[in-house]
Amino acid sequence: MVRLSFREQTLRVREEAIVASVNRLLADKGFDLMTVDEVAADAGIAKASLYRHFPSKEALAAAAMVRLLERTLALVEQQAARSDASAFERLAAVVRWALKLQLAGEMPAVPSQNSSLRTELLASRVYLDLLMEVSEHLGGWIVQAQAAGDIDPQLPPEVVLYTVFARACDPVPAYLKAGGAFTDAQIVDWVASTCLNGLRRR
Amino acid sequence: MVRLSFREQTLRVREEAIVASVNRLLADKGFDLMTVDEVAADAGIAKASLYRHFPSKEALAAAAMVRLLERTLALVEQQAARSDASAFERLAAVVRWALKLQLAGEMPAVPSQNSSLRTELLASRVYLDLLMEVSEHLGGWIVQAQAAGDIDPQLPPEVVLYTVFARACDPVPAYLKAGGAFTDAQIVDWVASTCLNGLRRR
DNA sequence: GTCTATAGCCAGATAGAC
DNA sequence: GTCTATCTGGCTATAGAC
Repeated sequence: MVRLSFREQTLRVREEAIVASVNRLLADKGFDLMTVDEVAADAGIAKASLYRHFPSKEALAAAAMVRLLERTLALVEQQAARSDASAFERLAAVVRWALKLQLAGEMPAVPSQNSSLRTELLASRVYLDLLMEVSEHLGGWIVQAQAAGDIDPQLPPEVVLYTVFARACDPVPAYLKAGGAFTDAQIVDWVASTCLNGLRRR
Repeated sequence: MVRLSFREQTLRVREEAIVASVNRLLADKGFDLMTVDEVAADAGIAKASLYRHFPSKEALAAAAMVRLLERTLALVEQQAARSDASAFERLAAVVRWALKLQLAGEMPAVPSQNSSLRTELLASRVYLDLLMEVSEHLGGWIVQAQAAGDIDPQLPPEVVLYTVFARACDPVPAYLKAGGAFTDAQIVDWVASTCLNGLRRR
């Protein structure tokens, strides 16, 4: 760990605060409806200053996505270190974590259709590396779970991987929460189990 | 069935063509990225003329959603008329139909986050009535399938209903199709079965 | 490095001729 | 009812003072 100068540390702190604001706003309104003015207001700095840190709105969103993947990777590595869990249980833990994050309003939502943002993400080395690393961990668990008979071996691992990823942006938890009839824990249980049971061998 | 004047008929035909364009563009780019200019160009009329038929961009999208629900209701009533199918099989048919529609690029995508569009939809009597009618049919089948032991009776019917609805906007089919490694039929089979098996009693 | 003020642009909506 | 041409507002991004 390299010792940073005071100047660099304050820069880091400020940028982390900005990205946290972006994350919150992305979770709340999504990329298209989030305005840079709002980000600046939420972060408590002027818009021009914001543009000194990040060159574009797309870069802001990309930074939030990188932050999300970093958090995801941290959880994945924590699960990988567990000696008492099966591959299927590790996958289940990741799904449940993502659902909790979403219910807590901390899951940034970026439309896969927006091409300028897509371009920015696909051009980001850090983003792609993190995505690859997370995918490889999950992919390994999927193959193991199939070998163990917990996941249907007939399903291509790709299908399982995308299905797991897709729970992160599933609209069902938000709708159930909006209904107000259930607790967050119930929602996580039901959505996670319907997702995971659908992958099991029959 | 009331006989329409020639004038009214041509109006209907034109508006139906407009809504078909909107449907295609919504499926392709989503609400935010769809521009009214594109709709006008695709429908082959000037933008000002478009605004004679529909008062706003939101109204255009709402019309497309009504059209979708009308198509859905037609399929649901067709399934309701089948005497050879269980409630679970009817539900499965609806899910598979929605997935096929999505893969065919005919499933309009509207963000649930966009508040102006949400307001327009919640203010549309026709939309709400259709949504209610479809939901009641599906809800009835869900309860029947639970009584028959095909769907886990522990799951609130609401959870099952939303889970079924959510498959219509699931990103997984599009990603699998983009990968290019699978046929549409395979994708429909896998996504539908992982969804429906997840609802089964264990 | 942060601010105020503004440029530039684009998309939704409208005016007015025909 | 349809068109061309235009208005309007809001958004991203930047200039320039301090």
